[in-house]
Amino acid sequence: MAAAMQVVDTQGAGAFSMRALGAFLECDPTAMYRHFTGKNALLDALVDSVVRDGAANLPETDDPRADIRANFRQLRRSLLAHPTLAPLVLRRPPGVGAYWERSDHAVAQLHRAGMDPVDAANVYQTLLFYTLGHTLSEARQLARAVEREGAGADAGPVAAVRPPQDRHPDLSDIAPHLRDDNEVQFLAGLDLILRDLPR
Amino acid sequence: MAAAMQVVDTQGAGAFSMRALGAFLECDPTAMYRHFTGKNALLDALVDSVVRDGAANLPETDDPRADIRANFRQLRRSLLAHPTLAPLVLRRPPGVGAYWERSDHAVAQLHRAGMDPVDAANVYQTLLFYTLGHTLSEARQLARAVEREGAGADAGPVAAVRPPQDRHPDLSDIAPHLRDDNEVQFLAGLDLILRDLPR
DNA sequence: ACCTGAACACCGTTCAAGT
DNA sequence: ACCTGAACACCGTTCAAGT
Repeated sequence: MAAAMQVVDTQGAGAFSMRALGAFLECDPTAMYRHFTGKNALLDALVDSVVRDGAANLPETDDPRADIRANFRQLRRSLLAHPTLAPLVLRRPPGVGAYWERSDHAVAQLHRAGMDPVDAANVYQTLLFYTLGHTLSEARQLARAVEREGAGADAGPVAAVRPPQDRHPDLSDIAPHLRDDNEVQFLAGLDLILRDLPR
Repeated sequence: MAAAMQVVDTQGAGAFSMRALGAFLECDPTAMYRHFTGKNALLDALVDSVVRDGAANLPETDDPRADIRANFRQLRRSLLAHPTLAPLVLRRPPGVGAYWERSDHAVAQLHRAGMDPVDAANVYQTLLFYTLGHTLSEARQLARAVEREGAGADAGPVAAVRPPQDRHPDLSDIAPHLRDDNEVQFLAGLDLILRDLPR
């Protein structure tokens, strides 16, 4: 439901309630129970629509590595478009819903690139969980801005993951190499995992 | 607070409330506000204690790769020990709390193994986010068992991530290579990321 | 067929009052 | 100093009643 997504994006998923949605739609809070079995089903539908978003038209070029990068980059983008909702992807078991539509594409590309099935399975699951971990961590930072200041808070660029310089000398050594740009940082991790992809 | 952790582990984090904790401690639900500023602070303290758990005595052998594996494997184990609480690690910004104590160790080991700072930064953040993504996905499955059947439900081994065989032929090709054992699957991903670690 | 609204059993948090 | 308990402003969900 588009209205529910609008409430989630403007108020934050934490403030989303049947009563808030009822007020937004100017109807009784219990009217939604005719269309969804409850709040959980509604949230599941929202999460599914986010994961499915953009999965239909993933690129199929003659560069498998670029296609795979585009696939997970787009998953990241879809999740970050709704930062307060993003962590709720973990509510759904991974074999359910729109999840697999996306990964089907990635695995096909790994095959096309000449990777054998055992490596493909390993690379695929590593890419997926890396993308989830990275994106959900980033989403929480964006979500805090939304929940503090309401819709579309201009929180500026989100700070990259940074150690406290004072406490951890080893981490501080590498701190300059933790990129400020989360997108660049994210892609660097993808490339690390895809390092051995045959060309 | 140990009592709060006990309530979370037996009832599930979803059923945890100030009132439930008050009932468990046989005191008024509002008494806790003398010790914690609110429910959020209490949950943050619980999450911190989980992330910190076991971080103090990580191994320091002459095999850096094994030490790094042990580090993230132990983080996974600590999170899975409290499956319903695990997803709440995303509540905290990553530069806060016990998070870094663990990673300090990993980065020191990457240095010791002769890795240059740029690669170390990249490998380190990839390992961390992969571990979070993998472990939080797995934790949710365990959590569903706890929340259905109460404490220590013997849900059997958690099913590995599996595509629906009927819908996705490419994924089905590799399905036999998605290991049943989540621990083995997890370690395979770590090794993929650590592939280029100098020996 | 669909919506309403009272009702039930819950929440987190505050605050005046007790000891 | 610490706990209590009433109170406030919320929840999700059910169900008899309306149209």
